[in-house]
Amino acid sequence: MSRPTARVLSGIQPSGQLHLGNYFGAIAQHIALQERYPGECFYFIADYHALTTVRDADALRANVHDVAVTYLALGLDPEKALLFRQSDVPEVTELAWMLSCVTGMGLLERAHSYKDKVAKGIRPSVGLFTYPVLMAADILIYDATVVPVGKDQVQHVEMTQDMATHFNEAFGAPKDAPYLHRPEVLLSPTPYVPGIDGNKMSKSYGNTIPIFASGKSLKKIVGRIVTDSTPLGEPLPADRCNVFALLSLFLEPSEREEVRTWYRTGRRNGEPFGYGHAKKLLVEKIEEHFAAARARRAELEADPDRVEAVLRRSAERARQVASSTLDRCRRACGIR
RNA sequence: AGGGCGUUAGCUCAGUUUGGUAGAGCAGCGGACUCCAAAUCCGCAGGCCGCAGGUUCGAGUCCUGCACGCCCUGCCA
Repeated sequence: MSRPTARVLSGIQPSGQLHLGNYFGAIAQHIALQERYPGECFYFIADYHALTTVRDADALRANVHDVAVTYLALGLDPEKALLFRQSDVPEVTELAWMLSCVTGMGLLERAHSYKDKVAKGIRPSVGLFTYPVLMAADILIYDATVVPVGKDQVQHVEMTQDMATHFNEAFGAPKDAPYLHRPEVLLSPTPYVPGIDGNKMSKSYGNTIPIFASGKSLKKIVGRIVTDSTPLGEPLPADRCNVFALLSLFLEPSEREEVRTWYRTGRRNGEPFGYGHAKKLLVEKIEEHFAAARARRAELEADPDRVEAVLRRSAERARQVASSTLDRCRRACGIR
């Protein structure tokens, strides 16, 4: 069996309200890729993975639904990309077990994200420790060739490559017909998205700007973005400004240079230009950028069955691919 | 597996000796100030006191069981 067709695979954690960091770091990429690999983008909502942290059944269900709504509102086209619940393809857990049996403890003990969490004082469950195995199963079960990830996830994809090879070698796959195919990393061009406190925007820092924040609540959040204490009318350091960094994400290069000029001179059209004005502009840009998506989101919220139907239809196709891979692996190791 | 210690607000902990209206700091939220923030000031909110029984007029506090965590010892290899 030759290398399968190009196929993109990525997962999204349903661990809370999606924010601008998620959008620019992953979601926008995912949606763009559906044009480059139409029909071959597999995106799953990682509810099994979420169990490593979430302890609230209703919240998990709500978050999964919210991720689906958000993706569809932002332009995910179910004709070009699959969007399904990880747990709707339970075959993946069986493959994860098989992989765990060909994976050394040392490989997992070396995982950065695991070590970081333990160092931060998180008490690890077995599930947290074996997280990369489930992730490998997620990728390998769909014969994915392209895995778009940020820098922090590269190691996990490399571990996936290792596990694929270990499995193939352990069960004597012919060189030209591996049971599992080594995926490639597609390093996403992740721009730096600062949170309102200046650290990287992340749910765990509590410094996020939700994608669909708007009106008064958005003004409040943007208002709280940390700035330095440059007095009004004096030059502002654009390159060290969180507001400018966020603003840049929404601006064309030419617009960005214009704003940079306002920062450099501390003036706009002869009037003093300060952080307050920059924040007002940011609010406008955010509202404008997501206006259409916000409207679609409202429609989808009113029609949960439609969202559910997309998830189910996607899962059906994903499951076909998954059972075929699983069947191959079962035979390979003697389970069938 | 046995023993010791621990479990109280989002976080760090006090309150257990002597049973009597659950507290502090930090974080959070609101307001003042500021072009906006920060800092500062004012204010607010925050809790099945791990779970389940028991004693008592009354249990965060005493007794029993259980769960989870850390440490020591043992067992297995």
